[in-house]
Amino acid sequence: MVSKKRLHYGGFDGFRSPVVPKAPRSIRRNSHKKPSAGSEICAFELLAAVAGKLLQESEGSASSTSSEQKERINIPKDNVKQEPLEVKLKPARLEDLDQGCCAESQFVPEPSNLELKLEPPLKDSLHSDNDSGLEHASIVTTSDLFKEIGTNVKLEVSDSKNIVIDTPSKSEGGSYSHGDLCDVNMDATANIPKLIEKETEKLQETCVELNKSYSSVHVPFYSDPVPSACFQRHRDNNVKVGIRDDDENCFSYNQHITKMKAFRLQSRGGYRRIRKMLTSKYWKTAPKLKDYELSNTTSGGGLKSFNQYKKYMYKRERCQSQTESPFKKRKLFPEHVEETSSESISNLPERHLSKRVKFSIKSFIVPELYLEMPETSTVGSLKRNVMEALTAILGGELHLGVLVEGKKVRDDNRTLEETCISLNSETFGFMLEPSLPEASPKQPPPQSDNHQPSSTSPDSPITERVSLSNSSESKLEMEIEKNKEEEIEIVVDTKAKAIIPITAVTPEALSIVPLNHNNNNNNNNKVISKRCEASQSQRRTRRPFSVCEVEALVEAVETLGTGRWRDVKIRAFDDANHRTYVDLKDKWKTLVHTASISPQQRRGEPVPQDLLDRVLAAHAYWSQHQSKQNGKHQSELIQTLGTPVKV
DNA sequence: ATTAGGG
DNA sequence: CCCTAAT
Repeated sequence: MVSKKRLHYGGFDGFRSPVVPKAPRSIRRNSHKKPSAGSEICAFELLAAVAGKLLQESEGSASSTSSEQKERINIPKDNVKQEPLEVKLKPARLEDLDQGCCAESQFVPEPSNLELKLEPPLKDSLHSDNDSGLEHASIVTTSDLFKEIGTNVKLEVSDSKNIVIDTPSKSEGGSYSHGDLCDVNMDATANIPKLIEKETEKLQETCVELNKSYSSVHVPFYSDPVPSACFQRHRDNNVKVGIRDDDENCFSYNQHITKMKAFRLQSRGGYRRIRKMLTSKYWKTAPKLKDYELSNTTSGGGLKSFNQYKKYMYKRERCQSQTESPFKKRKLFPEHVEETSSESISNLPERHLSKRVKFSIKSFIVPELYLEMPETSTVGSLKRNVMEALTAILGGELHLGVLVEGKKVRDDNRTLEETCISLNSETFGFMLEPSLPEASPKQPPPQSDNHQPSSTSPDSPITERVSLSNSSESKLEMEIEKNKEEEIEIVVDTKAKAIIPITAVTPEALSIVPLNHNNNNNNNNKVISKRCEASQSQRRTRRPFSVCEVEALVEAVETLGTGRWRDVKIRAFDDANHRTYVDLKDKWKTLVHTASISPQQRRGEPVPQDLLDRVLAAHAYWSQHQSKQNGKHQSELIQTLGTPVKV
């Protein structure tokens, strides 16, 4: 059976994209949607300004004799020498996490477990004064930054395992709300972008709230015996704040707030995979902050309002979700599925129910922070710098990643259901990212982070490393809790002629190709059931091509040739976001192979022989005619292949 | 970002 | 499907 569509060879009806000769990519590229870029710098300028402001204010209050002076640091400031003191804050090596299961442990944390705690300042009582030591040091830093928003922040150092930042809750001073920082309610079929958008908004609000009123951020410290072998020596006594880059095992000195390793937001499982993510070069895409001396900031830009920043973040997030497809947004919301469905689907089961998944995120982990400062720096300055780093991070270029089984879910188009973010999903979590989510974490280089046991910084004898550590338990202190409870809603669509079970039909499935004959959409359930397994690995969920898709592909290739997969994609799969041009190319390859083998050897859903014949014909034709060239081929091809159009 | 191929 | 070299 041959579709009437074959009448349209060379025609342009039915397709959004005309057949155009292949043009240089540089030209074609401009004709298509392009993600707007280049806004990262802005955010970091803002961060820099904020951090600078914070520091400035802190310095001011520290050196002044103001009555509200709360710093009780015994270390004379005059004594500050040039020796940099490296302070490394890190929850735990992923190796350790891995090794937690397998006994072999080459990493032995230093006993110097410390806790930096930021908490609401006690209004009346003074804190302990033995600030000179790191143990049980309790220092209150009050920066105008926080005063502006009505919050004093205390940073407390003790010998516990964690660094905790507490700020007074809105009304009840002193305590913080720890249960529902980020509550969102999502439909099970909602897409990842939607989830991310929601979570990000919540998170950003939370970040703002940190400086405003309530929230708590636990920053697990961790002791790292790794000598700074590749840590460059530096002379100035400026405090360096940065984030370790495990890829290079080096600290970026020129970028005080360079890279945020990762915010670990994860439940118990999947450490190995997390590690994979954390160590990937993905992090190298973190925005740079150059030539910005946090410790010498004059704060030219001043302090922009957090609301402004929040707005910016929203905007930014929105932009990202729109870089894909203008239609995507619509498909994100199950409530709107019927819009699409009425267009393309009319013969589907009659139920429209969706499970809803509730999320409750308690808090997030800041996996590691790197600080470097002179040995003689005051504890107060340490606190300030930690605060700076945290402020910068929390207010920074944050993006939310969704983790399932420790693996980042890359395909934003997948529904929660497909991703196994559903009822019993314990292994699902979030992670904060410093950079664009688009930057796909590829194969992470082997963790070259061999914890060199001793010989601390051979090239920098004057540098002493101070390690702050946390226990393995507390690493996960800020895990995400997803409400077990779920509610199941049944949404019945009465408008659409066809009522669609959106739990079974993915947005992608709705948007694929003309869905005329061959009701071969009944494999959706099977597909979905498999998606969960696949989502646990980075590998994309396998989605076999339906016959409809195959036909669309064949038709497109017949007209466009085999060297223009991007055009094929645009022409026939523009709305199928899960089909990349690489996928189409691969599928064609398999089709050609399938067509050349005996039917007995074929597997999967059988492709109609006529389609396979067309595949062979088109393949032969285009391999002979070197595809490319231009569009004059279609008619030629039709003649070559004959015109098996049936009326 | 695309293309082309190997795995 | 993934990964990558080459454009």
